[in-house]
Amino acid sequence: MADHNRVVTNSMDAMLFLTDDQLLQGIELMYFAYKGFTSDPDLILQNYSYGRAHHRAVHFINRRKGLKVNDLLDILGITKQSLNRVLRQLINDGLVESRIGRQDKRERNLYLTEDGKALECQLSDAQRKRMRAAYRAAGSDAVQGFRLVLEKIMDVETRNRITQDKE
Amino acid sequence: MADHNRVVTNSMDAMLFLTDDQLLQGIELMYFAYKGFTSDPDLILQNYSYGRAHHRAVHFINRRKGLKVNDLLDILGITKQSLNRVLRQLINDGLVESRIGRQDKRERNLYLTEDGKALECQLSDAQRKRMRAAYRAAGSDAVQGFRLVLEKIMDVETRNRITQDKE
DNA sequence: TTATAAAGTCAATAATACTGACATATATTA
DNA sequence: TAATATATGTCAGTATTATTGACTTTATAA
Repeated sequence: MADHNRVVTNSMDAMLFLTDDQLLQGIELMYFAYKGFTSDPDLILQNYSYGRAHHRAVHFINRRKGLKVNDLLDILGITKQSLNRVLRQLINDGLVESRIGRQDKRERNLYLTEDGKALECQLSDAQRKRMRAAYRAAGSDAVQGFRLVLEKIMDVETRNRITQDKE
Repeated sequence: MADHNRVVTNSMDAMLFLTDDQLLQGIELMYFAYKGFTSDPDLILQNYSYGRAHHRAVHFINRRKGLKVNDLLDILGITKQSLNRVLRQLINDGLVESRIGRQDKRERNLYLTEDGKALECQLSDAQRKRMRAAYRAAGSDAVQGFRLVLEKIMDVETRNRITQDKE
């Protein structure tokens, strides 16, 4: 049974033309695409003396309104101290609001202010514009494949957390 | 004419279900997938006190054997001073060899040494393993779409440089 | 009441990038 | 040949993002 599976797997390799060289091409594609993917927001962030870390915080606070600090730490996979610097700036600059939890008063729920929403819009407009153009140029079948492969590249724990959140 | 194009564009949006929310989902997918994509090599690099910058240099020196320092700078899109720190380490540690150009003696052609090849193998084995598993799980149609969308996400100049290199 | 948990802070350090200034060797051009 | 341009390398200073470790405050739970 195990042997039979292995044979099937190997023949799938042949079907997919998974040569090492083609895998390396895919790896380079990921590298260059990610570079383009971040380039538009990066330019905008410079005007505010913010970096990519601020963008990520703003993005996820917008997407999961009222999320707790610990939730954000889990999503970003960084330390409390790293996030604190960024979050403190965003709160001091009036882009993020930190509200005391209603049930558990130790917790802080994070929200974007109007100014925060404005920055988020500006950043995600730029990024969505690129994605929309790419999707259009590639077509809907390609987009489906794109999303499927990206999901499989993620860590399983990450995938479970993300897909679970959507339900 | 301009108005007509706009109408066509909007109907394509509808066909592809390009709501802002779905575009944001794609953006998050890119973020989480890239994080997984880099995680395996990152773990290995820690054992050598190297970082992602070393990986990138080793990767491209392996893929474009004998490339010039300026070529590598163009590919990575960083400054000479940034690359120098990394390259100097790799050369001092005996992983990269810098040979004087045969035609133009100002140029340096970069090659991996045996030790450099060994590290490159270790790093790319880990990364290929993840990509291979993702490709298998998603299927060959999905892989085609994945590659197509990634190409469209890249900067046009980058795409031209990459595809031109393959011919 | 004691222990645990969530959040926030200070200090020191590391990796990766930047700008600016400058040096050396080699090619090219006037 | 002399002046200029190019490819590479280096030094110094700075910024962003991350780390580890130690500690505080406040609030919940045992």
